[in-house]
Parts: sequence; C-alpha cells; structure tokens
Amino acid sequence: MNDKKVKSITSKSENLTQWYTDVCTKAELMDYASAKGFIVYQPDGYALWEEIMHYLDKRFHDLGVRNVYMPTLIPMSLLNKEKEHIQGFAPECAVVTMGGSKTLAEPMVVRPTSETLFCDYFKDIVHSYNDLPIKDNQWCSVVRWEKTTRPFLRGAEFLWQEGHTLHETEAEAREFALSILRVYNDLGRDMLAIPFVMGQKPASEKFAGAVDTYTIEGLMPDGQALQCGTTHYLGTGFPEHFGIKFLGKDNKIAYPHYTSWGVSTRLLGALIMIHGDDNGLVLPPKIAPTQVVIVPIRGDTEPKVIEACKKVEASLNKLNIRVKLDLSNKTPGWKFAQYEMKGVPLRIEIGPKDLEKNQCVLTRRFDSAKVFLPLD
RNA sequence: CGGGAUAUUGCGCAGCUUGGUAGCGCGCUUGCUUUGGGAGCAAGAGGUCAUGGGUUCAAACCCCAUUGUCCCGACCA
Repeated sequence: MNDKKVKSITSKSENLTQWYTDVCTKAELMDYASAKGFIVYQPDGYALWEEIMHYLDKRFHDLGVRNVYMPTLIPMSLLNKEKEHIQGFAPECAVVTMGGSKTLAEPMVVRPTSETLFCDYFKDIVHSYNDLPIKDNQWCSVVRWEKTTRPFLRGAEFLWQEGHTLHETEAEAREFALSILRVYNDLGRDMLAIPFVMGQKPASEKFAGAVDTYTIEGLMPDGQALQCGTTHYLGTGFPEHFGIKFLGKDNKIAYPHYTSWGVSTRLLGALIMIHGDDNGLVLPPKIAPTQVVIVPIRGDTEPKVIEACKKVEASLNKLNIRVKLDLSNKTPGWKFAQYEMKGVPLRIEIGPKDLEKNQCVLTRRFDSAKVFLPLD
C-alpha cells in the first residue's frame, strides 16, 4: 500500500524540479492557465500570499507607508525616459496591440515594474520639502515575457508589492531602503521559517537604473541561492529624468532621493522548495491556511466520534487556530495522505479506540512525531 | 532563436505499422458494503481524435501545410 503513496509524487532527492512541479499542482496551490507561463492561483496557494500581505501591510504601515494603485499599462514614451531602465527591461516587455480597426495613439506596454508610472505621478505632487517624504506601495501583478517559466519561481505574470519612496536626503533614503530590507528578513524569520541572508548586489546584477541594490537571498536544496526580495537606492536619476523637483529649506531647488523595493510570489516557491519532503508540502504553522486538521475514524457509524471531533474543533476555534474537521466519506488513509500532501502542520485523529481511553492522537507534519493526549 | 519529441474525455495513456462501430487506467455521479495509512462491488455520465487541405466508397490512422505544448541548448537584474 505504501507503494501507491510513493508513486504519487517524484522523490525530492531524485529530481528536484519534477518534485517541485508535482507538489505545486497536487497540493492544489496552482494550476496551469491556457496562456504559456501564466498560472491560476488556487485557494490554498493564494491563502499563503494573503498571509504574507497581512504581515507586510502591518509592517509597512508602521513605517508610514500607504497603499495606492497605478495603471496596468505604461505608454512607451514614459518607459523610454530613463535609458538604463528601458535597456534593462525592453527584452521582456509585453507590448499591447489592438485587434480589428482600432489603433493606439502610441505603443503601450504592460507594466514589468512601475517606477516610470510613480515618477510621472510624483512630479505633479512634489513641490517643497514639506511634501516629503512620500512613501507609497502597491499590491499588483506585473508581466515579464520570460522564455523559461516555472510556477511561482519565474512566471510571465506574478503578484508582488512594489514600494516607492522619495526623501529629502540621501542618508534618509538609504536608511529607509535598509529598514525595508530588515522587514523582509523578519518576514522570513516570523512567517516563512526561512533564514535569509541580507546583502548587496554587485554592479552586474543591480536593478536597471539603481545606484545600489540590496537583497535577501535564500539557500535552496540544490545549493543555489534564490533572490527573494530586493530594495533599491535609486539616487536622483529618475527624478532628474522625470522632472521631480522640490524647494528646500535653504530656498534652493533640489531633486529628491528615490527608493523602490519589492517581494513577489516567488517567496512561495522558496517556501515550497525549502520545507517540502517526499510526502508533499510542509508548511510552517504561522503561514499555513489550515493549521490543524481533525480526522475522525469510523465517523459514519460512531456518532460519539463525531461529537468528540466537534468539541475539539470548537475549542481550537476559540484559540483562533485555523482548524478543519474533515467529515467527508473518504477513508482515513486517504485523508492522512491528502493533508500531508497539503502540508497541514498538525493532524488530530479521533477514533473509537481513543474514546475508550479518553484520548486523541496528534501527528506533527514535519517530523511525523506522534503524541497521545487526553481529550480534555 | 537552434536541435529533438509530442497533440486522442478533467488527468495519464493505448490504438496508427496493415484505413472499416472511440478504447483503457485514474478521477467524477448513483447505490450498497466499508473506514486506525491513498477501500471493494455494481450501474452510469463524459470525445469536433489540435487546425486546414488532400488521397479514398470509407481517415484518429496515409500525404501536405499550419498551430500549440514539452524537453535540451541559447537568453534571462
């Protein structure tokens, strides 16, 4: 019988790439969409992203950041204003064309990132030092026409947040960029159970248009480092090209110092690869959409078992633990395998034998450790 | 973009050599029996065989063209 379980997904040590794809689809995190490189985020996959959004929104708010939303499309002329920037992104830009007899006044591009849109907006609202700092963030998706795609790790479209801030001085901007980097590092520690390494990129790997690029890097099971988040100090280059100026306290005109920063759904790819095993996904409790699953044994014929399960469910609900009681008519063995595949951190089994002893069985996902606890 | 492979039900595949009623496994629906590691039996539902053309009495199958997808390169902050 164990043969069936082993057959369902490829072994992680045997073929990491195949294993990764198997887990993404069989744990029902995503499905492939009809356009190449695009995916459907299924409820359990999107729920992981929602937990990340909740955490970061709170942390960003504490730093004085507010959420905004920019358009999906960028006029080509706007994108062309910063030379280094357009040279970096042009090869992967998705250019919009209209069907039929309709035509566009000028070529449009689906945003690969939104620096140009933010700067075009900032130039109209920044006039004096009293308008600074500006700290905006947006949650959105961006499109980059990658030739080779993988779920979450590299997609033609991915979800992310991009923050854009303007500051009076270089020192303030640099310090802010680094404070965001520390927030990203905390996200790894508090939510994802991933020990990131904070660092600075060499000139050859900097963001197109940045003075300095900082990243958090995660170590993957294949020995490669995966860039999981970036913050950039962009200097005054963008403001100069877009005409963002302010009158300082000294009554002189100056350009503000610019930062941008982001993390994407690539984080989910790192989460899956780092923690998963041959039985499927393994999720840290803080981010798991379902933290505890209760599996009744012989529930159909033993009303007392259901009753006991519901009692446990209610008490866990009171503790704000995300709990699921599975009363479906699947067999217990199927449920065990299913919730292991989905990475649920803790399983509680309750059956007739347990009721006789007034106990239940707890099994931990990441190391299969079993504990018997009194029902009370 | 270069090389290779492939396209048949939601998924995975057989059938093509040698043209003649559209098949299998999984999944799904219903019923009964089951339930402590992916249950069993029975009855069902589900297909423009990628697209266009050609050959033929007859094409999933043979021929030509087109398109999509996958793998390996190359490319990729």
